[in-house]
Amino acid sequence: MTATTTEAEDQLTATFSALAHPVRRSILARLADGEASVGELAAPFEMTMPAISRHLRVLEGAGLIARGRRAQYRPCRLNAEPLRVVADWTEQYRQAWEERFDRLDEHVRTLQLDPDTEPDSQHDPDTEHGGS
Amino acid sequence: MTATTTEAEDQLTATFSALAHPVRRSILARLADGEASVGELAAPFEMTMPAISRHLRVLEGAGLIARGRRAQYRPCRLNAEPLRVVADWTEQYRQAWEERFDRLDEHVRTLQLDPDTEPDSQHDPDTEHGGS
DNA sequence: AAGTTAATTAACCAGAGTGTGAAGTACAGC
DNA sequence: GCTGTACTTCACACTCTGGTTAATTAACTT
Repeated sequence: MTATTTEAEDQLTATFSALAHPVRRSILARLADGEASVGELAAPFEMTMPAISRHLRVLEGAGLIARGRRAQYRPCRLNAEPLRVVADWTEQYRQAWEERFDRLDEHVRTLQLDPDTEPDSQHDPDTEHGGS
Repeated sequence: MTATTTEAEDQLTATFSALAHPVRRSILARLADGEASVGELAAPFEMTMPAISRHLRVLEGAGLIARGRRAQYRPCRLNAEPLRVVADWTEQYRQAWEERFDRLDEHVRTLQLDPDTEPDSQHDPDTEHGGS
C-alpha cells in the first residue's frame, strides 16, 4: 500500500525533468503552433537528428507529445495535459508568492490560535545573528 | 551580445531541474509551512545529511530557498518567486489544454494556408497505426 | 579547554542524461 | 529492385546527478 513514490509524484517528476531542458521547451513551443515532423523540429537546432529523436522520446515519456505516422514521417503533436498538472501543482504555492506578509501573517496566526504557546522565542532578533 | 541561452531560459532550466526531484519538492512543501533547519528537513527522509545538504544547494541555486544562520543552525525558508515564473510559463499553454479543438483547429488552419498540400491524409485512422 | 551538535565540504562511486557518428528500418518513387 | 529520404537504434564518450563515508568548520555546553 504505502509505496515510496506515488503515481502522481512520478508524473510530476517526469514532466519537470522533461521541461528542464531548453531544447525540449523550445520544441514544445514549436508544437503549440501545430503538428510538425521530426525534421521540422530539428531544423532550428545545431544538433544531429538522433539527439532530437531522444528529446522527443523524453517528451513522449512524460506524455507531453503524441506521435503519429504519415509515410516515413513521424508527426508530433503537443499534449498539454501534463502542463495543466504542473500549473495545478504550482497553484498550491500561489499564496506564498503573492503574500509578502508571510512571516508576519504566520506569527499573527500563531498568536490568534494560542497566545501563550510562544512567549518570545519565536524569532527574536538578538539570537538571530549578532552574538559575537 | 547574442547569447545562446538567455537569462530567463537559464532561470527556467534551473527551476525545472530543481523541481524534478521528489525529495526537493517534498522539502519545498515542508517549507511552505514555515522556516526549518537542515536537520528538521532531513528527518523525514532515509538519507544522510550531506545528501539533503546538496538538495538544499540545488534549491538555493534555483532561488527557491534562502538560508540564514542561527547559532549552528542554517534555517531555510521558501522563496516562491521562481514558482510564479513557472506558473507564468505554463500559462502560455493554457489554451492548449483547455481547448479540445486542437486538431480541428489545426486542420482548418492548414487548409487556409494551402488547400492542395494535404488532400485527405490529414489524420486518417487507417494510416495512423494500423499496419499489421 | 574539551566535547557535543549542526551542517558543510571532500573524495569517491554508480547510474542517468546528452551529445556524437554509424548502421538499421520503413516508406516513396523512378 | 534499387536509390533517396526520414527517422530510429546502437555503440560510444563525456558530463551531471545523487548517493555514500570520512573529515572539516562553526557554534554552543560544561
